[in-house]
Amino acid sequence: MKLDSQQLARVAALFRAFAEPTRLAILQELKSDELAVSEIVDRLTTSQANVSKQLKLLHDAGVVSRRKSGTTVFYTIADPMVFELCRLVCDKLNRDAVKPSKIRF
Amino acid sequence: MKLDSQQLARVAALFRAFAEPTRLAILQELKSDELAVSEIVDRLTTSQANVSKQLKLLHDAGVVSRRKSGTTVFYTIADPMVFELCRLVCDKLNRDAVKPSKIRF
DNA sequence: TCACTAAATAGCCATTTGGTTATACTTGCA
DNA sequence: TGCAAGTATAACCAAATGGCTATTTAGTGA
Repeated sequence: MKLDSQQLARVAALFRAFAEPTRLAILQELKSDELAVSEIVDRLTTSQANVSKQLKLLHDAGVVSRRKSGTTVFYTIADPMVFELCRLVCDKLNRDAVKPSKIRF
Repeated sequence: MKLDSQQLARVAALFRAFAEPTRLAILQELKSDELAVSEIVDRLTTSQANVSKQLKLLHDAGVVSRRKSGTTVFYTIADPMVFELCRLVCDKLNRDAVKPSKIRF
């Protein structure tokens, strides 16, 4: 079964959501908790505007969900596949590493 | 367990290898067979130079292996995690799709 | 209505990157 | 040697994108 170019583009787009350190950092913070945008901003070292932008990207990709309460917006990981994906990738990096320094999302 | 920014960068870099349609198309061709560069070029619609470039990228990421025989170079998928990753992503896309049109790598 | 807070968006810039064409490199063979 | 075939690399360009600052939008309460 071969994917056509349009389907490959959709697959690539979903992978791209995970292909930036800042977005991974956001997902890492969301791993344990549902968090407000401002809480994520506090935990990272980038601007509120950038966090909002990356959250929108993750949301458009279906990776996170939003919940609005008053003026604050809470985000959660929308699909547990995120954890499986990151586990697969970390496992591979650990296998490939010369020096054994385990990383795990 | 939290990854520091350097580790997040490595994870992101590996995801990035999968984040482009052309590279996914190459991997899709390699799914069943070991192939020479020229055979991949014949199966896709891009230049030999571009295929070489993307293969180098995939090789640097540890995703494909090379084997040289005379002047021709054969590439294979280096790690079966590729298939698991693509399966997870395709499954999610299928779950999210409004119209049920199953895609599978 | 006004002020305040939280989040999203607009506009901009520097960097990255996928693709191309042209060229170099390497191996096998006449 | 010399030539041809298969890959890889160089140089370049246009498009995409991550990040910033500034501004706008939306909800809350005095």
